[in-house]
Order: sequence, then C-alpha cells, then structure tokens
Amino acid sequence: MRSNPVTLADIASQAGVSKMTVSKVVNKQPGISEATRQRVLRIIEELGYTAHPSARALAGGRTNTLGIVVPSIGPQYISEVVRGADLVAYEAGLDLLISTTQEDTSHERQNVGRLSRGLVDGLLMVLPRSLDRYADALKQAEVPVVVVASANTTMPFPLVDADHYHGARLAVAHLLGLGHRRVGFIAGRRDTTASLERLRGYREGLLTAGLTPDPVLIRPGEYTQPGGFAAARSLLDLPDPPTAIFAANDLSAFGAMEAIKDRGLRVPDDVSVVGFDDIPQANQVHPALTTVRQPLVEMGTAGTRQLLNLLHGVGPVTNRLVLPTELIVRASTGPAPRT
Amino acid sequence: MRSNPVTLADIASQAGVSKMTVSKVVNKQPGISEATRQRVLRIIEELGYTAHPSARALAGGRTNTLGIVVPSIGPQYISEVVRGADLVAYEAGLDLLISTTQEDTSHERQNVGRLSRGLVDGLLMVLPRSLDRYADALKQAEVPVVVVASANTTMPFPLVDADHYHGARLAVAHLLGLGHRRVGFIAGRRDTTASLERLRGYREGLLTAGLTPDPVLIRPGEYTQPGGFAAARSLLDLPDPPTAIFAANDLSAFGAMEAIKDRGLRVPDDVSVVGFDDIPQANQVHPALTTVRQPLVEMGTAGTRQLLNLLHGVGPVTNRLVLPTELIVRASTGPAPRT
DNA sequence: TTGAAAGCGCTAACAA
DNA sequence: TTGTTAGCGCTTTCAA
Repeated sequence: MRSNPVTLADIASQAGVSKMTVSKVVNKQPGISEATRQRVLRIIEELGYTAHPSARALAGGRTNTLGIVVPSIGPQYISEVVRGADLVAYEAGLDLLISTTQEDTSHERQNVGRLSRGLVDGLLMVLPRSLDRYADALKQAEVPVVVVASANTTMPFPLVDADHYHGARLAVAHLLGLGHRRVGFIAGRRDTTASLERLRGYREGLLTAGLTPDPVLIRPGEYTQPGGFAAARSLLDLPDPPTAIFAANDLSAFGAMEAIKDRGLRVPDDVSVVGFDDIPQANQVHPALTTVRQPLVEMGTAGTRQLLNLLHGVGPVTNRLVLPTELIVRASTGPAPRT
Repeated sequence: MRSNPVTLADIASQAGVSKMTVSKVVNKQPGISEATRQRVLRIIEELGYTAHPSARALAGGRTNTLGIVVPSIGPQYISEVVRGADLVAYEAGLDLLISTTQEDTSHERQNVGRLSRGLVDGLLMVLPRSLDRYADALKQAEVPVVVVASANTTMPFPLVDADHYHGARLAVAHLLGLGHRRVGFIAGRRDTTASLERLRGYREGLLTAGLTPDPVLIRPGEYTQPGGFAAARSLLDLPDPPTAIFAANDLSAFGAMEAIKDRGLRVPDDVSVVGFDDIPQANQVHPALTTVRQPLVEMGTAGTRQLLNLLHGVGPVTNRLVLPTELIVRASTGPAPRT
C-alpha cells in the first residue's frame, strides 16, 4: 500500500510536455512526434505509471474491461463459459471482471448497476434463471449487454444459447435406437428455460417414436447430484421401472448412476444413463458418461465476440445465436436388457 | 444501454437541496433532518439513482468493493475459497470482484495494478504459485492486500494458509496405522509451497516411524487427474509396488483410483488411497475418498476478515494465519493386504 | 504537433 | 442542518 501514485501530470511535468500529450501517447493516438513519444514512453516506464481506471471511466474514456455476471463460480459449466469469455477478452486486450450474484436479487441488481456505470465497457450475463429480475438494472445499463446461457427473456439483448431441445432429441433417439422403451427423465430446475427445453425434447422425442410420455417417469432432480440420486431411486422403485434414464444435466446423471449401483444394478447392463452438458468430469466417471455436449467454451467466446462487435459498432450481431449440441456416446449406455 | 444516467445533481435539483445533502443521505451520514432524508430518498427511488462508482472512487471515497485475484476459476478448491470470501464481503456490505490471471504474467500484473487503482478497496490474492511475480505490482498497490492459499513469499502481507505439513503427517500416520509400510506419494507442482510442504510431511511421517523414504515411491502428479493416473500406474509397475498411495490433492487421487481399478486391483482391498483438499467430489466418488481436509471456505472468510480489519484499521491482523487441516476417513483406505 | 480549458460525478473540508 | 468550494485523474474539445 503506497500513498503517492504516479499520475498523468507527473509524467507530463517530468517529460516537459502537457498532460494531453502524455494521454495521447498512452492511448496510442496519432499526432505525436516520434521523439516526444519515445521520451514520454521512457518516463512512463521509469516511473511505473498506470492510468487510473476510474478517472478514465469518469472522463468518458473506456475502461478496457468487460464484466461477466454469474450466479456463482462453483458449477463447472459456468467456469467453462467464463473461460471462453476470458479467451476472447484477453485476445482483444481487454480484462474480464467476474461478478457473482449469489442468487441474491438486491445483490445482483446492485452489481449490474455498479458494473455498468464506469467499471466495464460491456456486460455478459450468464444467469440460467430469472434474468427478468434484472430487467430494470439492465435497461439502465450504460453499456452493451449480451446474454449467454441464460433463462429466456423478453429483453432486447443479443442472446447466445445452446440447442437444448435438439440435444434432448438426440439423447432420446440414441436410447430408443438401443431398444429402450421406458425412458425416465430427471428434470432440472423449473425456472430455467434450458431445463424446460430439454424436457420438451424428451417428450417430443418419445412422441415422434410413437411412444406416450408417462408422467410417472418424469422426476425432479434440481440439477444436483443428490437430486439425481433421489430421482433415480424413485424411478427404480416403480413397479415398471425404466431401462434407461436421461438426466437434464451431468451432475444429476452422476447421482443417478450412484443410485443404480446402490441398488446392485449395473450401468449400462441393467440401466442406461445419459447426461447433459459434458462437463470434464463426465469423461472421468465409471462408466464414462454418455452425454449431450453443450459447447460451453464456445458460448463464452461467441457471446464475447458479439459484445465486442456491439462495442466497436462493427461486425454482425446476431440477435439469437443458438449453438448446436452434440451427442457424445461413451460407456454409460447400452442395449435395452431383454425381459 | 441508455444515455442519460441519473446523477447526484439530478436528485439534488429535483429535491431542491444541494448535492452534498443528497450525498450525505446516500452515504447514511448524520446531520440530515428526517424530513429531508425522506424526501431525498423518495426521489432517489423514483428516478432510480445509483452512485457512479468511478466518480466515487476518484473523489477519494471508497468503492465498497473487494477484489480477489485467482489464476482461474476452474479448480474446485478455488471456488470454495472465493465462496468464503464472498460470504464475508457480502455480510459487510461489500461486493466482490473476481479477476483471473490465466497464469499470464503481464496480464496479471496489469490486473493487480488496475484493480488497486480505484476499482477495489482491498485485494485478496489466491495464487498457489509464483506470487513473487507480482511483487512490483503489489508493492505499488494502493490498497491493503491479504494473501490466501498462495505460494510462500517474502512480501510483507498478511498470509492465510492451511497446515499442509501437518495434514500430510496425519495422512501418513493413518496409513501406517493401517499396517502399510510401502506408501507411494504423488506429488503436486514443484512451484507450489503447498506441494512441497505436503511432501515434507510425507517424508518426515515415514522417518518418524523409522521408515526410510524411498525416492522411487515419489512420482510427479501435477495436481491433475491424468497426472495422478500416470503416477499411480508407474508406481504399480514397480517390482515392489506400494500398498498405499498418498496423493498431494484429490484430483490426482481420483486418477490414482482409476489406475488401480484399471489394473484389476481394488480400492482399498489391494491399494489404499488418500487425497488432499476434500473437494465436494471427494465424497461422491466410489469408494468415497479418504482425504485431508483443507478448510477452504474458512480460508476465504478468514482472509477477507483480515482484509476488513486492515481496511477499517481495527481488529487484530495476524501476519501468518495457518488454519488446521483434518483427516477425513472414508472408504478408500483399509488395512494393508497380507503378503 | 502540441496544449489550455472544461468537466465527467462524486466527496472532503469547511463555512454558513 | 445545509450549502459552498475545490479537486480527485483523466479525456474531450478546441485553439495555437
């Protein structure tokens, strides 16, 4: 902690030029002689000068920083999206500031307001649910906003998301192709669009194959491992249990696998399991999880690119960018057991 | 994105008072009549005013924001520390801004400089390695700094860490108590103090029991799951393989368990495994991992409390706070097999 | 190619 | 209890 930071004025007086000249050098603006530039640059180096971001922001300059708002940084899928965002931001010479809302409404609205007022040049929202809670704050945002992997909304911001519906169709088709006829579904959170879309894909996948979705085969899993465990257990308790389980995310699929093993059954010999997300761990469990891959990193990069385009007023900005999902077949799915 | 933000002046003129009065109301300062306060508060609410953080910072006020610098947000243990920090920050009415360095030196030094200049009131550094790379930036920091779960350093900042050495001793003692005599060690990264301390605990644990550490039983694991897998495999390939493996972190312990199963051996019947960290997943693998618990959340909260004390100039600030580690015995360890 | 003036929105110090 | 003055460090605008 030191008390006398180097300012523009310090550099200016040391170099014997005006503050403006230094400012132009720092910001790589034209109209400065090479000699002056070099001299100023040397002094900057010597004194270890860094622009004060707040002063810069206040004076109407850019902050060279992008903000990303997430509910929390625990879930793997969020860190993947953030990683993608960081990649692009870094490439563009911008820094990325992460802000967690901890699912607290007042906290989060304040965050958005604060961030958008001079802290960042643009905002990436990664909020799987309840984006509308921020409607006010977001409308007041003074910077461009892009929404990634978030709950649907009527707000007029560019959206980047994955094709949850189609991914679910792929998963169901895969299981049906293996001969399964009773396929259970472990749902996610009702307040996320993603979960609802996956459920819709599950239902329509069955209908398309001429099967009637049985409500008793649909259980809430809350996207958690214990939730998946409990859901799978209740499915296995049915008089006519499913031979395959499709979980709305990988975490609840892990829980389902535990429950199956816990019953003395084997995956996939007795019950097949499919997840959704393809977090790194999906390939590390035993048996390795067949899952629907969401392009999480790509969602982060794509969203950030949109933001940059918005920022520079150049390049195309797609209002709704839906990235494809993909079925990754591993070892947790197999042919339906003969009865 | 809107273009006419509400400012202090707007509120002041609407309320027919001076800017200072509004400022005092906003900052809950005394010396304002209740009537005025109410009126101002109402207008603030009506117009949806939020203070401009940069202006505030520039004017010498506080930003009400703490910064936390981490290498990346992927690793579970980091999000645990961040969660702890967020808890305390939130409780204190402060926001937490996370900044990732992506292990890039220039990136990170810039980050620290930028953050400490008007963006945050205090800085929490969570950098398992190479903290000294930031020496310059940190010395120039204009805000208090606390170092958490980071590589050792000669820098004069309060430190919060876990007792890696003692934790390793506990793990080794546990294994020796189960009758194991050949205990392998999967090391972490050489550039982290934590890893070296755990290695030291391993060595001295053996020595204390009258055993000579066999260099051939120590393998690099790089703190990763594949690293742990490879390390365990090479240990099992030895003519005289270990009956127990102590891994420097949970991730590499997971890899070791995979390698053991891959060999057709069982955990813990044939080989026992102990990890380090106790990330949530440790309790979710099969068999559940015996591990040394680092109080990660507590490290985050303790570090943030230190920072707050530093900030307010009150309360004790411990220069070096070493939190205890604890052995969590689960199912991955058992008696040494009889030969 | 360079610089002077003004002001971003806020708070500190003081005055009324 | 309230208001005035000054200025944080920077960039914008415009003039030299």
